[in-house]
Amino acid sequence: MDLLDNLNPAQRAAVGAPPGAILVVAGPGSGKTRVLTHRIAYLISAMHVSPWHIMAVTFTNKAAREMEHRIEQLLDGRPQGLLMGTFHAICARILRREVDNLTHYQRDFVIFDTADQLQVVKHVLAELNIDNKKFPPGKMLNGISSAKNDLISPAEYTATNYVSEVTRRVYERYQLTLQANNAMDFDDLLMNTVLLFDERPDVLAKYQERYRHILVDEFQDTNATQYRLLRQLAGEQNSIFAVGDSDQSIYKWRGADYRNIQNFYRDFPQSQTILLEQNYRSTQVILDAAIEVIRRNRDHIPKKLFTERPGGSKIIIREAYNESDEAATVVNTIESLMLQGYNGNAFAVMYRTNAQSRAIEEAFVQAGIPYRLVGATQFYQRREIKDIIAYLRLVHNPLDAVSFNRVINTPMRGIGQQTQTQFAAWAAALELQPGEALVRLATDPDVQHPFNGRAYSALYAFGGLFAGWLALRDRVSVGDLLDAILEQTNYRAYLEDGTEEGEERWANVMELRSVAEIGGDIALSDFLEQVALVAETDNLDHEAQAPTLLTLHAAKGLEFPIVFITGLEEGLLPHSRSMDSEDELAEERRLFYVGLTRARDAVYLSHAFRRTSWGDSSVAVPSRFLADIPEEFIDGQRPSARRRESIDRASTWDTGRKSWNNNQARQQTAWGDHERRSPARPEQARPAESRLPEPYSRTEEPRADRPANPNFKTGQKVRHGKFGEGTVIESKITGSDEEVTVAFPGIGIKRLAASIAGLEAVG
DNA sequence: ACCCCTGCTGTTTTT
DNA sequence: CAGCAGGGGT
Repeated sequence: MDLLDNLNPAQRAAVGAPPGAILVVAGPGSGKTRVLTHRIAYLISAMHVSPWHIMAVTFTNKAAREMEHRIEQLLDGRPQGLLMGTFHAICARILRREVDNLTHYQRDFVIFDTADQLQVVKHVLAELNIDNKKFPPGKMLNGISSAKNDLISPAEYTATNYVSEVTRRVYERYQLTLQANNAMDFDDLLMNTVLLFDERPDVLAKYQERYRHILVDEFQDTNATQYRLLRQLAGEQNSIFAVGDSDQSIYKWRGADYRNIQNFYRDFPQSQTILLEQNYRSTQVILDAAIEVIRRNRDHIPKKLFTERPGGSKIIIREAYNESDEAATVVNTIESLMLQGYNGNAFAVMYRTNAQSRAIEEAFVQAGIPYRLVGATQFYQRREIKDIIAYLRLVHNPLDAVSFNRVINTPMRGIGQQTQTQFAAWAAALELQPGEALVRLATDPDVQHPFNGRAYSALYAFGGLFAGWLALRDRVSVGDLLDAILEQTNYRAYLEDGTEEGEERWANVMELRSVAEIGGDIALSDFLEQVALVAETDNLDHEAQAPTLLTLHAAKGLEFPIVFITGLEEGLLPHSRSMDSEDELAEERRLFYVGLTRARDAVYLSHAFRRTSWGDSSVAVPSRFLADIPEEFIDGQRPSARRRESIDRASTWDTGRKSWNNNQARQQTAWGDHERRSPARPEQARPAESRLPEPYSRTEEPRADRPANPNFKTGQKVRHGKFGEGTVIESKITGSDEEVTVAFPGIGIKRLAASIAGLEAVG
């Protein structure tokens, strides 16, 4: 077995290390996924550990799938019994199995997402008579979440001021409400697992016995609860293999604490540390620039990162006039690099906040280049999708009052606010959750109730439907259950109001249905769990030939030949909310570091002279992080030197360049073509950077004629070379091209430019 | 019971 | 410039 052959000495030391506590400090691009997968394969094939005894925790579901796939290749087959997934997914599975040992939960508990949590908090605030203006639900939720991340129960929560005293009360009630709903939020999945293990050493022993080898990816982003869980599972006997890099810790706001790396030394004194310092990804220039940035952080521990890719093109920094100019410049540059032969998927455009994606998207649409957007309006957050999931969840778990409230009068069936309030009071008097009470009303002829003719018949009718679905639940597939619900609620008629938006919404529902269908015989509980725990980055496939737009956070763990980081301005990166604390500032710098180190060949940094944030536009100051990059790694002038010039030019810029609809945007500058050009066709753009490495093979597709009317219609079935068959959700003419939004079952919603995507109609 | 209008608010990152 | 809560009108 030559599992150790293709590794460098440090990697080999990690992969072949004897069992025990091992901490791998892995710099960016140092092959940590390689080390993890080889370690698992090595355990199985060389050390004869049964896959059954291995648990591997990853940061995203996608990382888990990828690793599983690579291990399969290494071992020539799928290891049976290997547990791999995110902390959340693994905990959900454990809790599902141990549900009989949980004090406050019963089988079929559901997972509440952020929107559901907000509903609960609002409800609690109302119950407690707390002004939701003075105590915004979101803030309360943050307080609750950080308590849970630190494993602090409501009883242990100590209030130091009035706000935290209110938080404590809300937390207490919130937790009781979740339990009454038989629901857990994301944090509960972790916390309840830890609490279960604390209370039930026998249960913990079972898992310790089973999972003798624990591997953790992205260890620097574990929070206190997760770390505690790892320690519990590791116990005195088991092996723990943690891989992380404190310089890439960017989830402090979510409770992550990279000091867990120090805790690891403390709690596992026998541990062995292995440093992975060779970078296989970036050029020397990029790596050096990144090191210069990160070493400015006070608590940064210097590493000796090196690469065998000397030189490389310098980092290009450009100032744009405003965000649309910036976006157009990015897109222009991508366009000319594509003409040089780069594939679309070589590019990533990164930004600090999701809101920034909009200007960039518009520039892509304008240029007729398809792109992939990570995050933003998530499919599962759409109203209609949440409605349908609420129906399914309520049928799965009739105790779920949040879902109940969502569907009780959706579509409208004459159960108004008045009736709902009355109903809630009645259910409370019976000590039933609303779903239970409704079933009682519809099935128990002797039950006492206060409802009169009109309200009663509406409630009775809906209760009848609901009872029917409950009876159906265990007998039919998720898809069939969904169909029954859709049909009996007339949901389609409710959505289709004749507008395009209505059509789109129905198409989304059909897309959800196809997700259920693809799962085959998937159980309702598994379906709901899957839907609750998916992350947007999970669906990122590198096959699509399009640039990727994503936040710096979402970029973690990924790599691209060419990386654009936009909005390098004070207040954005570093973000304004982080500027008055050194800790948070350090995290912003790490975020920038993560972005830089995603790049293989080239980095483009940009900032705007003016930026429009909600409402009006104001002059932006270039980010302090730009000054961290030494002159020798930069192509062009540093922002401070160009400051004067840009102010001089502001008066020229300020005329007639604001509109997106005229063709101005496409005539604006690309990088490497620094001065403004007179109107020219984009094809004439000069190559952005002549020192770029060898381009990839050219795969330019001929563009179709610009359509005057859409060739595609909502609801139409189409086929795409990479994504397969899908349903058109929307199609519209934008500027020079037709923009088609298509739902591909199992892949997701893609927005495509018809001329480039090569869509064909099916059927 | 439902619709529409207004005026207010709050805007980081996500499993 | 959202998205939403609350109020007033139908």
